[in-house]
This record gives sequence, structure tokens and C-alpha cells, in this order.
Amino acid sequence: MAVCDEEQLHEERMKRALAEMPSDEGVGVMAARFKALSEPSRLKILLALAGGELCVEHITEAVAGNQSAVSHQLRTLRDNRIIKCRREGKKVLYSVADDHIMIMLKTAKEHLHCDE
Amino acid sequence: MAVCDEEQLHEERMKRALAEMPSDEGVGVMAARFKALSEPSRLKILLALAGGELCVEHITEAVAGNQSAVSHQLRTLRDNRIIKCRREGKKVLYSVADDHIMIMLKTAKEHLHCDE
DNA sequence: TTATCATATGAATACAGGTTCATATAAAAA
DNA sequence: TTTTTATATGAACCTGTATTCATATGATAA
Repeated sequence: MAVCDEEQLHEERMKRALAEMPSDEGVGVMAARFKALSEPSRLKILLALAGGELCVEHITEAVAGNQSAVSHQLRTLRDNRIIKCRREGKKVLYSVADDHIMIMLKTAKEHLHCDE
Repeated sequence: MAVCDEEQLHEERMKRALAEMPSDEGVGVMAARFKALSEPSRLKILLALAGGELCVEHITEAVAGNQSAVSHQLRTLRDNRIIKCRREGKKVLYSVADDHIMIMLKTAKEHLHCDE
């Protein structure tokens, strides 16, 4: 009967879900990255960097934060490989690490816009 | 001179970043959604649901959690419009809310794979 | 109605993590 | 070398939030 088939379908889905689930470590890494994007302060930094490479001073201005806080936030983003940096003289220039991040930002923005 | 041009370029980027920055509220909503994905427990649920609709019982099995915890986690995901649900008799069936979420999950998984 | 199954919620505890302040490093200028 | 500019780091405080336990609600079956 139909109900039984559905029940069976769900059972199988559940088992497949279990089978295709990344390792605990993998899930942990993914979650850590999402967490890096989950704080308005850090997300703002990233949105600022979406336009191109910026030095810490300009980032600090763009997000209207203070130097120390921004530096800590940059570290978190760096540690999670969401941004990268290079030194040029006294300045350190930050930029978005790769296209995956850009896609996620773009997708999140789109999602935002279909809310209302 | 070159250095000056570069400096100017960065200034302009910074100003553009400032101009294109979503409202504080918008950034807040985006961040809240990322936060919903930022806990291994919740992310596992979502990865389980990526394969299709599941009831709470099956989700609980798939993530090896306990009923109450899973229910709280589902609420957080629901509140952030990351999943949706419908009732069918005694059971409540959950599924991923929309394609944006699927894209983000897929992108995050890919990002994971190019790590090593 | 009462009993049972499936899910949701509230309150309390416990821990993670963001911000601040003070200070350290690194590079260039004096 | 000493000073100044640009960025990074450590520790402490404090807020936010995930989990647990007990219980409530909602739906069906008896």
C-alpha cells in the first residue's frame, strides 16, 4: 500500500543520508567555516572585501570598527581560510580566499532579497 | 606615480564597499542564517535533509541525537527559514526550504574537498 | 473519554567565543 | 639606533547559546 511505500522510501532516504554524511571532522570543518561567516562584524568585513583587496586600515574604516577587534576578526577569517593576505611594506592586504566564498556570499545575498 | 594610483584605487574600493554594504539589518539576517548552519549538530540535520524530506524520528536517528535536542535544533533552522515542515498525521516532515540553501551546502562541501 | 505516540517548549546549567585593553612585533623613517 | 606607523596577540570579562530534563501540546487509536 501507498503508506508503506512512503515509509520505506523515508527509511531508505534516512539510510542514504547516514551513508553520505561526511565524517565528523568534515562536518566540523564545514560548521567552523559557516561560523566564521555568522558574526555581523566578520560578515561585514567579508562584504567589504568582496569588492577587492583592502588593507587593514581601510577595512577598519569600512566596517566602522576598532583596530584590535578587526584584527581578531581577520584572524578568525584567515584561520578558516575564508580570506588570505599578503604584506606590502607596512601594510597587510587582505582579500577573499577563493570563489567558493564569493558564491556563498552571492547566494546568501540573493536569499536575503527574496524574503519580502 | 604607481603607488599613488594604487592608494587611490584602494580608497575608491573602500568607498564602494561602504556604499554597497547591505543595511545593518540585512547583514544581521545574513549572519543569523550562517549561524544557523554553524553548529555541527544543525549542519548534520541539514546534510541529512539534503537527500529529501524526513520526519523528526528519522532525523534523530540520522544524526544520532536525542529527541529534545533535535527538536530545538529544528526550531532554530525553521526560524531562520532554512528548513520548512508540514504535518502528516502524527508525524512532522521536514525538508530544505529552498535552492539557495542547497547551493550553499554544495559549495561548502566542494570547498571542503579542495582542502587537502 | 482515556491512553499512547510524535513532536514541541521552558527553564536552568554550562560552556564557547566576541570585544576590549594593554602590549608586542614588524617595517620604515628619522 | 630610536621613533613612528601598521598590524597582531594575550588575557579577562561578559554575553550568547547549545544541551538537558521535565513537561506540554497535538494527533490518532482504543
